[in-house]
Amino acid sequence: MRDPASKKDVALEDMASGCVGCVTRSLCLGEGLNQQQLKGLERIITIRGPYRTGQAIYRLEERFNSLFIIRAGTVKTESVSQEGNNLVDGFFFQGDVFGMEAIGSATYEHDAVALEETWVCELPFEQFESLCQFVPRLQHKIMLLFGQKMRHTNQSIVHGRCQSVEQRLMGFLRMLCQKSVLQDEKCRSSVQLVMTKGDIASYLGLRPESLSRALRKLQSRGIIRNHGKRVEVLNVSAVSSEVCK
Amino acid sequence: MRDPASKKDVALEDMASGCVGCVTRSLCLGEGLNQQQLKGLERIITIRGPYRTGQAIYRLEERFNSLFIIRAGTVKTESVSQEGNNLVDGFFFQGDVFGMEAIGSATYEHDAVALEETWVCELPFEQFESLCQFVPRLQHKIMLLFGQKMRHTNQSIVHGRCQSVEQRLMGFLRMLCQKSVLQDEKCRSSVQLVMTKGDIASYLGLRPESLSRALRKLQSRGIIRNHGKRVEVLNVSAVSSEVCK
DNA sequence: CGATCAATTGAGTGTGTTCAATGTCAGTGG
DNA sequence: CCACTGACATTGAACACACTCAATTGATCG
Repeated sequence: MRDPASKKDVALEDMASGCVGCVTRSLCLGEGLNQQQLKGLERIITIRGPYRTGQAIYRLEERFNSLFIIRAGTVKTESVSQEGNNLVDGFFFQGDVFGMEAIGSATYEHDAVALEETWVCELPFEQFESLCQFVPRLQHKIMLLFGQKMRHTNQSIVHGRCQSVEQRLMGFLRMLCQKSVLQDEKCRSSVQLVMTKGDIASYLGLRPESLSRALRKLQSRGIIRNHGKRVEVLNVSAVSSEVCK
Repeated sequence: MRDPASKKDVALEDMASGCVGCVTRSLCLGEGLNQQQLKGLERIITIRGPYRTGQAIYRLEERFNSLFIIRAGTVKTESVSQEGNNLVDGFFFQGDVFGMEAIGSATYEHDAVALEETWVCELPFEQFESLCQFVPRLQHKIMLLFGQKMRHTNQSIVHGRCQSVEQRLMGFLRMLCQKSVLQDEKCRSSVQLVMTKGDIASYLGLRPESLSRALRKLQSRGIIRNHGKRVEVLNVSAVSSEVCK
């Protein structure tokens, strides 16, 4: 968090620019739009930040008005289970859209919490819908995004249910590596965990203890190395392969 | 299947009519559209059926072109896990839209299989997108649908992971009852299972044996009665209550 | 430097799985 | 009509894996 070479030292001027000059655009809804269309998008978004670690972008039961897109940083969404435990539903990285679960609902369904210094674009949903009427490409993109999201959920959650803990964990590490690649434009064999192990465990449907043991198992099999907030992936092919075990 | 009073004896003329006179419309994307807008929708849909039990509406890896809406009947979607088992991802009832997971993908992600005599409306997606450009209400409705779907997935799958088998089962029965109410316009305390117990087990992330035992437990607690393909809900309030156990 | 929260480790328990056997039912053909 | 078949459903016993609870270590911060 205080590593001066870290990507987290975001240049403030980068965060101030609109969609047209946005460094994150290739990942975002604006990808593939022409100048004029980008201007339209730029008119309705508001850039918000910096959020500090632990700060909420929105909270459960707040009125739903906007989607959010991550410019820089990381966000988790979490809700409360029947038993009263916190339950992490998702992690969101640069370029990811969050808040979509609230569409059609009066209020947000989760808390959205920054996991590090984070900047987001607020996208008022009603205005966005109107804009989609005039920019077919934008309508198309949001639909693609919905489809993607459903596929991802299905892949990770539904299929995850009939996988072993280690398989699920490897799937998660795979996802983290991909996101790192997208952000850094280079392949990394080491992943910085901005979230706590407890959050990861919750996301994977596990107790923290079980996650800890699973990490140790993968380490003993020579696939990863686990030092605290950093996980080295030693055997990239094992983690990357779709069929594991 | 041959019960003469059954809802499954669908009147053929009902199935032949377009959107304007559709008996299912109140459940469908067309809900709330005016005559002219309905005509637009009607122009692009194709009514397909009857599909017999076990017949596929589409199959994994077939080219994705259309969404489907159920006019009458029931459909399951299933994919194949890494280990090669069939995995039921969803059940769809009258008025439900399926095929959405394939949006943005070249091919379908699942098999969609009829669980009884079934009629569907095929909705070519590209044409649908174009239509949405001219009918804001339709664009809005599909977005609502996406949001709903995500919320439902989150509720049932993510939260399901930290529930006991019995809780998940009760959640499933609750869902079935709601769907029955929608279809029959009356509250029923008895649900006909068109899917096999194996399908239900798969959907709930269980082995058939575990489902069987869970049903027996609920029965021994006086909450349901389990006779083969029919489940009587004796204690509706227990099944309906959000907080159980 | 304690204080606090996160992460790890160990021992014992419990829930769902696995495997194998049995029961039920609908459809088929002698 | 009844025996046979095959798919689905149920039951039991033994097991495995993740959970629970409790103690310890490690990291972070005022």
